[in-house]
Amino acid sequence: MATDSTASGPVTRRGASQADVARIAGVSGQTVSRVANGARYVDAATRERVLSAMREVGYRPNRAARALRSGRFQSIGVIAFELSSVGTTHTLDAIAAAATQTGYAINLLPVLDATQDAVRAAFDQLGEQAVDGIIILVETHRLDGVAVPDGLPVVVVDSSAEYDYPIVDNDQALGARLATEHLLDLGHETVWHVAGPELSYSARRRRTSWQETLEAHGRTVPPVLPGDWSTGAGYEAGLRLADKEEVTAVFTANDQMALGLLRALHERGRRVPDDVSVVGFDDMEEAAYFWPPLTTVHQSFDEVGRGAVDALIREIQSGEHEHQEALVRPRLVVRASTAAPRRTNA
Amino acid sequence: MATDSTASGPVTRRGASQADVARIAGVSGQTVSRVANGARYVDAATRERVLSAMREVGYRPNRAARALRSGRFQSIGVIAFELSSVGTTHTLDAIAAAATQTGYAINLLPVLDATQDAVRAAFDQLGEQAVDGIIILVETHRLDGVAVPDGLPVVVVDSSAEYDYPIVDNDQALGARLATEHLLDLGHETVWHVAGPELSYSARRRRTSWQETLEAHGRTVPPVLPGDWSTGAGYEAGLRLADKEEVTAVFTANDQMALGLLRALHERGRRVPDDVSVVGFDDMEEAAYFWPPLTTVHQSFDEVGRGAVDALIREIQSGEHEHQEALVRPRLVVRASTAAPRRTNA
DNA sequence: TGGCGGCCTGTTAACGTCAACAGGTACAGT
DNA sequence: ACTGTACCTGTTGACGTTAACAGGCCGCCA
Repeated sequence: MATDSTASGPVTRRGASQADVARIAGVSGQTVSRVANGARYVDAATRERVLSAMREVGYRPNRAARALRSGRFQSIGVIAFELSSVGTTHTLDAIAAAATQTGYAINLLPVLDATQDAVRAAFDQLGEQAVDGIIILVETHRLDGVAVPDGLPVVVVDSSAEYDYPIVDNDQALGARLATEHLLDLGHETVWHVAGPELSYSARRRRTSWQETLEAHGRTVPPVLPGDWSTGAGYEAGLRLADKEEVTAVFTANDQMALGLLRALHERGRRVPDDVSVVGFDDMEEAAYFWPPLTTVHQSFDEVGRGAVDALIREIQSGEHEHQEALVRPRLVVRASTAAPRRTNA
Repeated sequence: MATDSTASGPVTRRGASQADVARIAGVSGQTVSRVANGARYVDAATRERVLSAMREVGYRPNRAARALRSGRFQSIGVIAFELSSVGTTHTLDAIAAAATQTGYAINLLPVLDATQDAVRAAFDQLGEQAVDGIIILVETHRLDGVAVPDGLPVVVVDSSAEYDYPIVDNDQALGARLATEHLLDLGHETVWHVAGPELSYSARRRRTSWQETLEAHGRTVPPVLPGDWSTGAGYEAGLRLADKEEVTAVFTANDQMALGLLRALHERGRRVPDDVSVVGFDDMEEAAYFWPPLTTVHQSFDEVGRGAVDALIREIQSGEHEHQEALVRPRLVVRASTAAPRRTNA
């Protein structure tokens, strides 16, 4: 009687423990540990005996015990928001692959919604998580006023230089310049821009770079059309641009908005690229099959993901807090949505 | 000298331990534990003292120790392949949200490529992972001949009934029927189909259901066009269909192929929906902004993800091995890519 | 011969937590 | 006054692993 808890005691062990292996192989637990960790100074015959004992009972080291003893978890946490966005998805994929290959596990910590509280909640979780370091896949403007547990190595994937952490990202400025110059080189007078959200650093960098490129070439800078990455925003912007005869070239801050823009232009009977040229940003899989196939800036999310993991592991292993910025160079992919402007009034 | 290992001893403790809190609050560790776990029978004053000590040192229970002691990790593993595909991404997102809300952490176990070996490698990892259960987000046909560690609760997200695990998925058959009947109801003589990969159960179910629906209505079943989910495959199929005058309605096994198909039709000058109606499957964000906006089958990946987590946690907590199948009902979203056929020769 | 260094193995203790048990105290019911 | 019960707290030991240490053996060199 007086059993006031239903869950009692350690749950049935799933596998065999080090001690089981040791017993079968006739060695001490320490020797099993040495074999498991590839330490030097284990007799070849002994090692064989231990290995075969391991196979016999299907031994798997218990990660929890290992972590408890050694203080390292062989695991990295990824804080992410909006998993389903193009960039996040691809970067996460690359992070997961790189981490796995390096022997690290991935702990996914989703930020449930865009509020400060949700971000804070995710970070609070963190203290409790069994991770050796964190990769932040959240746009850093959402991090204002949120404290990362100190002592935990952190790498940020975003274009902000405001935080004192290593940063890995695509070179947004270069990408936007490539896009803009491509359109100018084709002979367009100027280039219109459908921007990403105000607060996003990536969006801001693309926009700033677009503007600077125009100015560097001595062109007029048309008013910016606001957007929020969504296809719908691109569509709205497209409706507004479709009526302006003078618009011959548009650079959208991502491919999804380009898709929406294309639809609006089709609807209004503006032909692409005959009447209007369009350049996107991201090079999502579908971009090559838009109508028409989209000229866009290819981002190597793969490289960014791998770079973030590398930087983080370096930090974990060295214990040093390095603040460097690694930018991956994007490249322009020219498809069928861009062409020289028609010489109607020249 | 003779220091052959750089990493020595437990790494600097990140936070305070139960013992630290106990010392400050002037109680035993056990009492701290009781407060941390909300056990009954703790004096209100004592609890306050402990709580304030916790706050003071920023105490966070050590997950590793807890797991070691209790045998549960409060963590679920997600085995996934091709994170960047529409379905996987959304389902993972929902899984992560649901798990987090239930207090479980997510361990992401990527399958690096499509080979048997890679799948096996991911599963081998598993024995070593600190998880209480697994959700398999990999199409089950890739699992042939791969053994899941026994004793570990598993839930599969796929439409196969071949495995003896609980299954949660969208009702593929219903979705395909809705799509096909919609086109027949509009007055089309029959419906062509661009299928997903041969081996995929989801693809097979959609295809079978499409065929059965046609037969149930006494229509001829045109030859299936092979596909592999990719936009490119849809484009190829589109090129082949564009020349056939008799093709007035096409159902593609996913939205991405529909996008490729649309492009091919545009290229060949076939108007949508005037000449050809198109229905997709998935309802990805962009579908509403295809040109024309795509009629498609909406899948509730959210519900599937949440369902999978619920089922898994039930299994973890009960210890029972239940084999039930939970199908989520999709619904047809009618947009502008479908219309009644032109009555050219009627 | 003694001593030294490389190799191999075992013993011990500790990481942080919590279940089980062993007391306590206080109060109600008999 | 005695028993029973609800409430509160502390002690002990164990989960599985590995760092640190201790000790043994062997061969080589002086």
